[in-house]
Amino acid sequence: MSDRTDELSTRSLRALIVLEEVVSHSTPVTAFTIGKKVDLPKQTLHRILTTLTAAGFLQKEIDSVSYTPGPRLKSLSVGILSSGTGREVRMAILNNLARDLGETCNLAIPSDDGMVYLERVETHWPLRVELPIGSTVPFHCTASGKLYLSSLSASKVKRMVKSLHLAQNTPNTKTDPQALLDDIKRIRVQGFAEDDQEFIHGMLAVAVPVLNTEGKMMSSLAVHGPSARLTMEVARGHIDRLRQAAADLAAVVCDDPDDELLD
Amino acid sequence: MSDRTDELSTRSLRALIVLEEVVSHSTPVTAFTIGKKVDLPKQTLHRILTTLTAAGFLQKEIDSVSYTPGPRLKSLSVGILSSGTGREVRMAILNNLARDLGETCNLAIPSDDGMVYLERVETHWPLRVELPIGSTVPFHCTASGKLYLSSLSASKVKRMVKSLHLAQNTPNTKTDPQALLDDIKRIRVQGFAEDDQEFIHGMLAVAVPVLNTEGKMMSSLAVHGPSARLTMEVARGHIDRLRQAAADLAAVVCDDPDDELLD
DNA sequence: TACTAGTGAGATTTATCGTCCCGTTAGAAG
DNA sequence: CTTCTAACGGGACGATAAATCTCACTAGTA
Repeated sequence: MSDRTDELSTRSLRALIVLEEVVSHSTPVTAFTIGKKVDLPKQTLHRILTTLTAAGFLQKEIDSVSYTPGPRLKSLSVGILSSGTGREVRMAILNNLARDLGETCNLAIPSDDGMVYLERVETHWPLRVELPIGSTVPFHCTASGKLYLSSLSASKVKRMVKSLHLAQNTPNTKTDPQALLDDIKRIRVQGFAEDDQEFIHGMLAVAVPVLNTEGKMMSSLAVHGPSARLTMEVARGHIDRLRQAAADLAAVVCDDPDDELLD
Repeated sequence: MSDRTDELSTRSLRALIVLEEVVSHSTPVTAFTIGKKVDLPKQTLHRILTTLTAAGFLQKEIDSVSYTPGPRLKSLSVGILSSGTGREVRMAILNNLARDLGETCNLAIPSDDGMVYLERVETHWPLRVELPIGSTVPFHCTASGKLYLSSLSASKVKRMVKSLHLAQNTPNTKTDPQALLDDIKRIRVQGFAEDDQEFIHGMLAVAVPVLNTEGKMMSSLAVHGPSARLTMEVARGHIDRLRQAAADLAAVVCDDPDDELLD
């Protein structure tokens, strides 16, 4: 294995190392913080940061001194996760799950305007909801969205709920901020989210988080179906199976693929 | 924006460009395929590929000629997608603000050359100004820029104004240093900045500061619109709402990521 | 045999490192 | 409260060393 210092002396890799360092913090980082970790001359580090920022791989934060992943890095990572060998494995897990549960399953990640579907496996039922990959659904009235909200800090979730437009999609939609907050609090405690016809009339869903090794939520895994054949009680019964699939997904994504051969 | 060839001449970015190219294909790619897209000498490309492979960012496929994302790149992308940086929260606040005010709102931070747009929410009006995220606008003739100038110390402001090139963008642009200084002084007193068609003829704006916990200005939050439907008087009426959103933004940015549970 | 993909060795270009300097900030003394 | 000093973070300039480009070669294949 190459040493860390070895890699730092390879020019082509420095930008990558810096990116890794930025990404490894889940909060915006300052140049100084990175400098404490990567042992590069500060000028070099600073130039790399500005270069990466100018190219759109990084983005200056609102305080104008710290950095976060930029749009280009995000699209890159989406490309990584949706390409290559990992995708088949993920799809296999999802397919397996959907076959077991007999309903549509999906994997969603947060974006600016709502949750966006990353993967999706349809059932063969004639009656199903058409929300293709790439669709964006609201935060406040979907299982995935509420699950994401529940992963935020208390102050953030409060501001978020205050700022969201709580459109009344169905009679069940929670348009009262306090009711939504209560729901989110419950979700945080129980570890999964429910959507009982809050987004689309006649459709209900449950969602569980996919957690990375540090326990942060990477994405949400959900199953949904029409109320005609799926009751909330049955859906809750799927939670364990969902959690298992979520753990599988987390393992697949986080693991080094070259860990050990087949037993 | 930097050109593609521009980026290729920047050494630090070449590895990133190559990675982007590799992941843009959803199947394993050979060196030759990449070479057709990125216009690098074969030797250079090959060295970059082997370096990236040795470092674990890429890995060779079974056929030993094509490449796929390696374990390190995967964990990087996981980190990016799971780092909920709170950008969603910021966007929600901005969206909410823009919806309330009915005009385009933006968040800008100072840089060396001017104010750079960090976030931006457009209205659905057909008539609007096109200034995408990442655009840089001058200090001396924009609400955000003048607001930033007003946050500096007196000596700095003087030096800054002296060294700025006060280009006359419109008839309203203040090109006299003393007039600009007077304006800045007024801004400092009243706590918000106005731009009455000083940057673009027919566009006016008001901006308020986003302050951190120490009271220092981190960024500026502004609303702008065409004079055809937005008068300065109406814009001034938006100040309170802007201040409220600015407070929300400040709170979101400054709060600790460590969760305290919902009360 | 000819053609394509990958490889090796020097001259050159380029980024980088060390040093210095400036602006800012924290602390203390007046 | 002001002002001084010291220390720190952050930016500019020449020597250096790395990476790159050109050219020519090898190997595999049709």
